[in-house]
Order: sequence, then structure tokens, then C-alpha cells
Amino acid sequence: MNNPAGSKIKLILVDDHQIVRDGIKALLEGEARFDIIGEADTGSMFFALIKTHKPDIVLLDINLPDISGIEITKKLAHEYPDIKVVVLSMYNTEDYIFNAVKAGAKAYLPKTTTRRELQDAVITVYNGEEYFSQAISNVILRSFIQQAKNEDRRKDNALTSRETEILKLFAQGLSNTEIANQLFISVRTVESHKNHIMHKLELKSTVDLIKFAIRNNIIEI
Amino acid sequence: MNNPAGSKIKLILVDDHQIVRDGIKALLEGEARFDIIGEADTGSMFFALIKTHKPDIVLLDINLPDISGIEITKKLAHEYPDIKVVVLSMYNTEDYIFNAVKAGAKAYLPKTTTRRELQDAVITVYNGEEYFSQAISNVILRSFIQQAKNEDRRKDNALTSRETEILKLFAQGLSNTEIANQLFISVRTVESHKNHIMHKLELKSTVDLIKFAIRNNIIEI
DNA sequence: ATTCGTTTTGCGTAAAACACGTAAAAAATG
DNA sequence: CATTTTTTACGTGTTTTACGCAAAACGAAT
Repeated sequence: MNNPAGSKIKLILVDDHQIVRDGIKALLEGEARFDIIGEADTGSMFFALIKTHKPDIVLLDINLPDISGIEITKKLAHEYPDIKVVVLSMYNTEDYIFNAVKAGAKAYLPKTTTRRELQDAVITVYNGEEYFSQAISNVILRSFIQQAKNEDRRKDNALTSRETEILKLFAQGLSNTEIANQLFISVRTVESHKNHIMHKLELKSTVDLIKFAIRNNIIEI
Repeated sequence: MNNPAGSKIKLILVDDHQIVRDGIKALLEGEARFDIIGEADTGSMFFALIKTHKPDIVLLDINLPDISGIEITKKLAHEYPDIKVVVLSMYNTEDYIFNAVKAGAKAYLPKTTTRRELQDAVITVYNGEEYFSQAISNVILRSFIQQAKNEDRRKDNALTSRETEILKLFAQGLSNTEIANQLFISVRTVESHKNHIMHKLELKSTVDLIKFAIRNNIIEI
């Protein structure tokens, strides 16, 4: 146990909404052991900050204006493996949680979290364990059961760069023909890419494709 | 001027995220003239609350789990015209702002707002004026210029109930054929409805249609 | 009750998009 | 260099879209 009462837990908050940052501060207030050593509202600001200020834990939003929280988590896990990530997200879908955990997040909380839960999560993670709130656990559990029922599932769903490129254009509202013209390739190729994407992601309709693009920060809503 | 220094401004906060509510409280803290007399995390909770507690101003999120903030604003403007609404939203697109203002909101702030701006907005609205933050004004201005250029624009974009029904099913990922079967109508009719929707809303692609559905709380993301 | 406006329903036709299988270059990887 | 992955593309049949047209059905006002 490396958490003797009295030792401070150094935190950095990363969220583009001041209100949310203030909210987190309010939730951590009163407990003297939390020491918020910095705040950032973008990924790049965070990486600038972390050069000089090394926290124990980063409280991180997924949806940031520049870099996605997932990317930040990945980079952190790689470059600063000692810094733990606690994700605080608006969206509690399986996709989000899965990707965050895959990227190396140690905890995932919904933004509806309570003071108690947030504090528990930070302390638990600081002690080297992982923490998933009840709401999140339920999502994971449900998805697990779903998977178990469907037997196979969960392939490696990483899109290639070309696929991402096409998805982005499509999700911006371009037709296949327009995409083809813009990329100097055949319409059939565009269709192929889209088919591959649909299969990889196991999506059933273009609607799902668009939702995927929104959830994964490929386009703005 | 009905705001002699010293008179308290009674506020109710409506947002489904505790963190955000705490953030707002933090931003209003220190200024003794703000009196937060209640909080709600759903529309129905808010309407229950307001039966016994009448605020001067409601700080309102648009995206709530049950009723949309827009609906709440409309209902308030109708039933309690003295209570002013300040919208605090994640999304700062023209659609959102337009609908909020149309519903009767007196101010619209992005969640990236600062302490200063939030306080200014509340006081300004309390004094009977309207308030739009710089960021929001820019969006409005840009849209206005756009409209001016396009001359006509901005029809009455209300969808009929049938149209909404079809949009909802479509946005859930059903194909035209599936929708037709479910509603016991011809596929062609479904197509027609969709055409009408696209024209009414002046949308160019299904992508825009989905975005519209999400923005207008017709589906969840 | 009748007229008028809106909503809901539907068809025809041509163009575009989609599903699914197949497969050849091209590029990256070991 | 061999192998795998990515990018490119076609064939065929089905589905959806675009656009115009128009008949029922419904509601409200006269």
C-alpha cells in the first residue's frame, strides 16, 4: 500500500469546459490529500504542461477539441507509464469504454459521477488498482453477456488510414462520387472501402457509420 | 433598473451531470448575490421542484435525459413567463441557438464559458436584457451573413408527426423497407416522406439528417 | 356541407448507392 | 525475398435516392 494517509495525490485536470473542471475541483475539495497541480483544456496544452509538472493521475475527458482523450491515454501509457489516467466521459457506450481501457485508462467514470465515487476512483487508481463505476460496470457486463451469446465478435477494429479518410469525407456529407473525384479513385473503390469499414466495425447501416464517426471524433456533431 | 446591489438573484440549476452543476456553483461562488435555491438533473424533476420553488433564473442544459431543454424553455415561457432561462450548452451550432432563442431563452452560453461571463449573463438577464456570449454571437453573425447571401432561407422547419416518426426510425438504422413494413405503408411513401423532410430542412445528405436527429433529441447518439 | 390547406399516401423513371464476392496491383513487414 | 496488409477495382443483383406528379384523408373555417 503506497498510500499512507497524508501523502498528497498530484492531479492534472484535462477538459475543455471550464465548468467541468471547476466541477471536478468542487468534488475533490475538502479532502486535503488531493493536490491539483495543473489544468488543461486541450491535448496540446496538456502535453506542454506535463513537461514541467508530473502528476500521479490525470483526470481526462475523451472529447477534446484537438486530440482525442484516447490518443492522449495511449501516448501517456507509452511515454509516461507511471502517470495513471482516469477517464471522465459524457458517453458511456461500450465503444468508448473499450477503447479507453485498451489505450490504458485505469478508471472510467460517467460525468454523472458523485463526489464519493470520484474520490474513491482516484484513490483506488493511486493505489495501483483499477476502478469502474457501477454504471460503467453495467455497460461492460451487458456487452460481455452480449458477446458471449454471439460467440465470436470483437475483431481488431482498427481502420486503415485510407479507410478513415473515406469515412471522414463520407461523414462530412459527400457522396461516393464526390469522394471518388476528390481522391482520384474509382467510385467502386470508394464502395469497396466502405464495405470493408462496415464489416470491420460490424455495422449494419450507414446510420451506424455516421454515429460511429461522431462517437470517434471523426466528425463534429 | 431592478437590480439594486444586495438583492439576491434566485437560481435553479438543471443539468444531468453533477460535475457540471458543481462547476456552475463554483463559478457563481464568492458573489453573495447569487442564491441557488435548487438543482435538478432531469426535466421532470425540475418541474416538480418549480412547483414549490420559484427562481428568477434557470440555468439550463439542453441535453437532458428525459425532456429536451428546448421543450422546458417553451413550457416555462408559457406557464411561468417571469422565470428567465439561461441556456448553457455543449453544442454551439446555429440550430441549437436558434431553437433555444425561439423557445424563449434569454441567454445562451457555451460550456466553455468563464466565471465572469456566466455572472455577467445572469445579471444581465436578471435586469431584463438578453445576453449572448462572444462565441455565440459569432455563430449567429456568421449564420446571419450566410442567410443574407442566400436570400431566402429559414423556412418554418417543423416536421409533421409522421415525418418525425419516419425520421426517428430511419435514424435508428432501419432501412426504408423495414420502416414501410413496420408502419404498414409502401416503401415509396417512406421515400416521399424522407424527400419532404430533406426539402423542409434544406439538408443535402443523410449525414445531415442524422445530425439533425441527434441535435433535436430525436435519437440518442 | 363545402371549401381550402395540409398531411399522408403513392407511382414512374433514371441515377446513385449498397451488398457481396472476387481479385490484381502496391506497399509494408518480417 | 516471401508474406501479409492495404489499396485499388469490377460484376451482378438489390435497394435507395432524386424529382415530379397526384390522389385520398383529415381538419379547420366558413
